[in-house]
Amino acid sequence: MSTSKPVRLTDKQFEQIAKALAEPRRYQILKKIGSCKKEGSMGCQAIQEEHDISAATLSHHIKELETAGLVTITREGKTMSMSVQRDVLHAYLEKLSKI
Amino acid sequence: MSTSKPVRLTDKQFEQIAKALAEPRRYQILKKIGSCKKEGSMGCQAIQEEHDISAATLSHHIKELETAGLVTITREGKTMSMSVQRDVLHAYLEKLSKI
DNA sequence: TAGATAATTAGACAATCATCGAAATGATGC
DNA sequence: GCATCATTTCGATGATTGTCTAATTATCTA
Repeated sequence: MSTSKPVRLTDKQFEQIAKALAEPRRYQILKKIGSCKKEGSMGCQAIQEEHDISAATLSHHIKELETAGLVTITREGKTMSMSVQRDVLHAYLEKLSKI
Repeated sequence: MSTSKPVRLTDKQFEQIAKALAEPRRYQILKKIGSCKKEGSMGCQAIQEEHDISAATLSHHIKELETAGLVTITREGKTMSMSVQRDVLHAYLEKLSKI
């Protein structure tokens, strides 16, 4: 489970991650995704109901998290399931801790 | 030397730090400040010369880093010296790693 | 096939923000 | 006092971005 293979972040990805985390709502969404243990049970609705947000905005945020590599999305039929890429997050934290 | 007393970040400060780090130039500036071992030897000019940036913009970025609590500034006469608040940075990383 | 549900895309708008030049502040030295 | 140097503040501008509604795509089910 999550064999910690070394993740290399490009400068571009590093920046994308930082920007993704800088938006409070995106951070909350990421936390929500991360808190959901059962993979596959996490759709957009569950998030949308908690935050007062439109589906379009939510979709936009999720795409940013995906583009940054912080989450992966698997689409099955009508619903999608997301999971946090902790390898990527930790690579980001690792780089920041070097300061 | 930096007795690691526990740093508590408010939600507001957490957000300020995230935003401060999301700007590539600010990250570079922070790294530059952190790389300068000799306290007091680090003025704005040194940074301004490396980055192609106006004094006004640099001043703005530094203020954001200071507001976020990532750096402290001591002004002595004509020049200023800055140092990275690693306690704060690490508190931020710690919180992020909980995801 | 038609209707309902889930998510994305397109387009537009408002707010935020990085940036600069110019003026102001403050400290040093002549 | 006056000139110079370091930094900040002011005001403006252009770019980015978070947000929405409306329309679209895709999937499931009756």
